[in-house]
Amino acid sequence: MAGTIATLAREGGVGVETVRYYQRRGLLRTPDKSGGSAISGGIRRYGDEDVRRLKFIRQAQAAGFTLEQIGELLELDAGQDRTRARALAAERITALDEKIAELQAARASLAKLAHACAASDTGPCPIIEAFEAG
Amino acid sequence: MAGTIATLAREGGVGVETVRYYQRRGLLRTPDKSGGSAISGGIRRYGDEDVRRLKFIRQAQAAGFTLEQIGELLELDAGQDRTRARALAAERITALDEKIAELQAARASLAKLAHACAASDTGPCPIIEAFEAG
DNA sequence: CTTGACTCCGTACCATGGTACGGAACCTAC
DNA sequence: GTAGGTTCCGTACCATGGTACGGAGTCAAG
Repeated sequence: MAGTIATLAREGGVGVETVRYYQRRGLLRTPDKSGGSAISGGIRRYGDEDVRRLKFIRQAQAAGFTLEQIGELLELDAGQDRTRARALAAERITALDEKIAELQAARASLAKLAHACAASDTGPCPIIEAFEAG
Repeated sequence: MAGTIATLAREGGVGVETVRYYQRRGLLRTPDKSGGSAISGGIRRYGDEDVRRLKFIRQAQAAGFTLEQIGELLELDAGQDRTRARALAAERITALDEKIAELQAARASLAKLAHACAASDTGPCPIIEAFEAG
């Protein structure tokens, strides 16, 4: 179960460069190199824990956390600071609710406009019109 | 009703630099200068049409269009190509639906996790756990 | 024991949507 | 007629989340 960076990336569904980017951001560890000529080192090997961590990042990202917030979540990793974890979650839920409401409003007005636009072929396009009135 | 760039910016609810950015992007016109020493020109003046255009941009942006798409909408401005306008709207509605569903899913799982985390004070934090399992 | 694929690493570049800086010209009010 | 606030303009910089490049080293197969 010790793979190279390409294996890790594949299992996480990202590119190799993205893994390296996460390492630079401090979200993933950079394991010691194995083998090599003692002077110039060899190849880094990654295990299940790395895969789990990478999947964690993708999951949290899908939930709308920024990489910075994900970094914080990863630091709570021992499961210690539940209060902080809950606070982050609550904060994120509020933000998600706002964003969802915003998108739904935009969706509704856009749908209404598209319908109006489809209904008549004369006069100015209501989609353009509506935005201009705004 | 002929104001300076600051007036336009204020009425559009953006900063002066943002107006200038939109001009660079070709979303707002850069009117001729009035006055000045014939050599070095004076001050540009903006009118209602500019305000309307700027508000259009903000509205469309709120509906999730990118500035590039907004540029295209603005080019349809004569109200001519309704087919294209409808296509853009339909495209955007689909994208909005996808995004909304995504955020709602994230919201739901996050809410469930926060609830579970609040319910017990022992064991590992379910928020962290859940992401790791993903 | 060489070929070819992969790794390592620093560094540079990308898109998106702005925001800031600084000097010169301008315009208004005192 | 000058001080202070704006405007103009080019250019540089910011955050976010990556993506690409290039040369040297490493490793496995044939």
